[in-house]
Amino acid sequence: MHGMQGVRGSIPLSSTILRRYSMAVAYNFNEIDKKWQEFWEKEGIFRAVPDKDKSKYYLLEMFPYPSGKIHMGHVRNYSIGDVIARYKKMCGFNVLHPMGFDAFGQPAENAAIKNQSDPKIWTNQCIDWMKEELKKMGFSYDWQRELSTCDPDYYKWNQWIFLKMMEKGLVYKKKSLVNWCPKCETTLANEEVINGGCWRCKEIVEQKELEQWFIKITEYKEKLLDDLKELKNWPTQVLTMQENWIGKSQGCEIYFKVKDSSEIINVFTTRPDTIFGATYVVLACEHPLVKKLIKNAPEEKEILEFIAKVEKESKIVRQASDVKKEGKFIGAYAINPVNNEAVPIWIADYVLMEYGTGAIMAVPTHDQRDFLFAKEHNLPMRIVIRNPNDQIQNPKNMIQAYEGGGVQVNSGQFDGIPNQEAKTKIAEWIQNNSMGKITTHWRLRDWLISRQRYWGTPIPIINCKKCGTVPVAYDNLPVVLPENVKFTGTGGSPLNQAKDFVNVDCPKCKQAATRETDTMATFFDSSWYFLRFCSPNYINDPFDKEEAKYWMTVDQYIGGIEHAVLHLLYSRFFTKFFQDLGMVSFAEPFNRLLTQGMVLKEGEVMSKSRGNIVDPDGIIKQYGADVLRVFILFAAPPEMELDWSDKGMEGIVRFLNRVWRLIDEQRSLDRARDESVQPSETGQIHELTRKLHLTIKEVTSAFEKDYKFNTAISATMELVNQIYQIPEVQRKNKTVKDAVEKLVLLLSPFASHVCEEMWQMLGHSKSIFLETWPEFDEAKIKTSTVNIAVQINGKLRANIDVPADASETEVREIALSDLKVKECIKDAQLKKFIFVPNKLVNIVI
RNA sequence: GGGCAAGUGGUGGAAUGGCAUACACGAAGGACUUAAAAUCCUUUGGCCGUAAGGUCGUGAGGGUUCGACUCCCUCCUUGCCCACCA
Repeated sequence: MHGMQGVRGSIPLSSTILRRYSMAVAYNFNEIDKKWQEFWEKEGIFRAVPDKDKSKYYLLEMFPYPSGKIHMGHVRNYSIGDVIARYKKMCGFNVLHPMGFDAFGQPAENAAIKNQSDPKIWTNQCIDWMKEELKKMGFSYDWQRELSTCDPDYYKWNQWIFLKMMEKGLVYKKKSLVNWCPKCETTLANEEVINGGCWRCKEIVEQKELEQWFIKITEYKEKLLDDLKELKNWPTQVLTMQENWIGKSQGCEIYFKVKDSSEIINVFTTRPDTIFGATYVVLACEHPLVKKLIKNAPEEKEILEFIAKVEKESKIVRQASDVKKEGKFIGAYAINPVNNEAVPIWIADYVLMEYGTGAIMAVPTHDQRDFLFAKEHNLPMRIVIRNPNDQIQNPKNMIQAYEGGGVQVNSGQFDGIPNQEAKTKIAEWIQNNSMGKITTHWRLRDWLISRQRYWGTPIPIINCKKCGTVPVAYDNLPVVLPENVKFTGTGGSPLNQAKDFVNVDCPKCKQAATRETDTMATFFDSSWYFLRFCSPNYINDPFDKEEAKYWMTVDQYIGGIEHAVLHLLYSRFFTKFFQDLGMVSFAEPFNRLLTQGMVLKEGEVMSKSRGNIVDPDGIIKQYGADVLRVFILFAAPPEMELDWSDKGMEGIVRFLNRVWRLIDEQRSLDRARDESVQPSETGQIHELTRKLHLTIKEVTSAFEKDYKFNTAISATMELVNQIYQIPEVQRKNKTVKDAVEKLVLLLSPFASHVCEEMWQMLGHSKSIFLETWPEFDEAKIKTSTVNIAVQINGKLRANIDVPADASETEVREIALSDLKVKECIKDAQLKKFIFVPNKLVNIVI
C-alpha cells in the first residue's frame, strides 16, 4: 500500500552522516535499543490474545508494499501508531497491533524483467530487509500475526471472496480500454505512460479494448454514501472526498430528436435551468449513434480518422487541462425539445462515453468547457441566466462562461425566476411533457479489477468454449501462481506462456479449456486484510468470525491521505459485503481514522527521482531509534505535511540527553537519599507539582483528543526545563524524584527503549509498559491568582493579577484602578466592558 | 479540468474567536576549558527610540465582531489525489 517514497536501489547517504560535527547521544543507544527489542520479543509483551475480561483496542497502520527499504513516510505512519498502541496498553487495554505486507504488485514484476529473477524471491527478500528495519525502530507489533498477501494461504481467500461475489451477482465481464504499448505488447499503468509514450520504449501508447473483470461496487453506492454519516471520527476532508467520489447528483435526461431521422439523442445534465441556452450537442466519439449519423456524409472519412485518433489517446491526455479541445461537426442537426430549435451535432474528445449518457447539450454561456469549445469553433451562444454583477447582453462580449446564479432570461415562460428555483421547475416541466426525465446520477463507476500481470492473485475462472466462464470449485482453491515463468516484458501477461497453468479441463464438461490469466488488482488484497489479522492462520474461512467479533472494528486506523478515496472506499465496500454474507455484524470497518501528511524535504516530496531521500536506517545508526521516533512526532502535527530537517534532530538528542542526566542524577541521589531529612518544600518545588500535573494533562489529552504529539512533546520539554531550574540541593526532594518518574512514564510511548532503561535505573524491575499511565489532579493545577490582560479598544494596554474565578465586578474594579489603564482612559467615556473570566477584559471607550 | 488541503519570525512550528510567535532549530554574545566538544547563562519579528515606550505585523484585498492567524466573501501561491503505483 505504501510505496510512493522510493524503492531499494541507489539511496544516497543522509547528509547527516557526512557532517563532521554532530551531537553525540549520551547513552549507548545501540546496546539499549537491542536489549529492549529482544526483551519485548522474548517476554511477548506485545502479543495479542483475546481476553473477554479486558477491553480490546485494535490499532492498525496501513501495511507497506515491501520495497525493501522503509522510508520516512513509513517511519512517520508507524511511529504515530506505535505511541498510541503503547499508550493504550498502559491504560489497561488489550491491544492488537499487527503488521504485514501488501506483497503483490508491479515493482516485483518489473524487477523480475530487469534481473530475470523470480518475483517471489525478490519480494520475500524485500520483506526480510524491511522487517529488519521495522524491528530496529522498535515498533510494538505482534509479529506472530504477520501476513503477506502473496502467500497462497492469504490469496486463496481473495479467490474465495471473488467467487462469493460472483454468486451474489456482483462480478461481470465487460470490454474496457487499457493503455497499450504496441511495441512491448503490454498493458501499461497510467504512471507508466509518460507524455503519451511508453516509459520503457517511448512508443506512442494506444488505447486497446479488452474483456475485463468488474466488481459491481455501484450496487452498494447508496449504503456507501449514507453510512458516511456514521463515521463521526473520520476527518471531514476524507468524508467530503468520498462523498464527491460517489458523486450523487440530481439531474435530468433530455431527449433531442435528430432532425430528419427517427433517432433520439439522450443527453444528461445537472443544469436543466440552462436548457434554453443549449446551442449545440456534443457526442463522445465512442457514442453508438455517431457511426449511424455520419454514414454517407461527405465528411465521413475525415470524421472516422478523427475518431481513430481520439480513441488512441489515453484517458489522461483527453482529460488534461492544457490540451486544446478538439472536435468535428458531423453534418447532422438535433432538435432542442424546449424551443424546437435545430442545433448542430458535434463530436469532441472532451466528452467521455463513461460519464452520464455519453452526450451533452452544450451551453457555452454558462459552462466554461463549452465556452472554450464554442469560441474555438465559432458556435452560437445565448445568455439564459443574468449575472447580477454585470450588464452584458451580448454573449460575444463575454470573456468567460458565467457559472453562477441569477434570474432566467430568454427562457420562455421561466423568465424572471431565480435559476435555483428554475432548476426544479424546468426539470419537472420537461418530465411532465415527456421531453425527458428527472434522474439521479452517480459518479461512482464499477471497479475494474483485471490486470494483465503475473504478480497478483489469479482470478479463479476457467474459460470453456462450450460452458463459457466456469468458476473454479471452492475445494480446488487456491489457484496457485505457476513458477518458472519467463519475464520478458513483452507479449502480454507472462501467465499466457505457462502452458501447464493455462491448459486445464473444464470442471463442468471435462473438455479441454483454458484458465483465466488475468490477475486481481492489489487493492483487492488490501480491502480485507484488517479482518485476516484477527485470525491470520485460520483455515476454514477468510477469518474466524468469533475472533473478528472480539477484535473488530479497528479502533484506530492510520495511513496516508493519498488513500482517502480508493483503499478506504473498497475496504468499506468489502465490509458491507461480509455483513450481507452474515460474517460480520457491523457495516463499517474503521471507527477512527487518522490520515498523516507527507514527509517533505525543502518543500518537495522525498522521492528517488528527486534524489532527496533521507534513509531512516542511517539516522538509526547515528542516533538510535528513539531520537528518530521523537523527532518525527515533534516536527509537525500528524496530519500536516512534515518538512524534514537534519538539524532539528539535534534538539531531540539534546533533550533526551538532558532527561538521561536527570535520571542518572536521581539514581546517585537514591543511594544517598535520607528519607527523614527531606529539604523543605520551596515555592519552586510547589510550582513543579503544578507543572507536572499540567504536563500529564496535556500529554494525556494529546492521546485522547487530537493526537498533537508535537505539543505533547514540547510540554515534556518544558517540564524538564523547569526541573533544571531547581537548584541541585533541592533536587534531593522526593517531589522531584516523583516528577522525574512520571516524566519517564509520559515519555515512554515516544522514546520507548531509553525509557525502559531509565525505568530500570530508577529501581523498577517490571517493564514500563506493564505500568499504569499517570493521572493528573485538577486541584493541583489550580492557582489562587491569575494574570489577565486588559485591552482598551481591543489593544493590549496592561496586565493585572486577579483572584482566580473572580467576578466581573471585582475584576472591573481592579482593572479600572490600574494606573496604566487610568492613564489610557483619561476622561474618555466608558462605552462597554467585555469580561472573559480568567482570560482578559476589554474596555471600550 | 475536477476534488481535497496548506500559507504565521532566518527555519520547523505554537495559539481554532480573547495577551501572535509556546517548544525546538539556527544565529550572536558570554561562562567553563590549554583548546575543542559537551554543558550552562543572556539576546534574538520589523521599524522609530539611549531608554521608558510607541508603532506595524500571521500570502493579498474586502467583510462580520468590543476583539480575527482563527469565521465569511474574492483572489494569489504551493502541495496531494483523480480509477492499471501502492
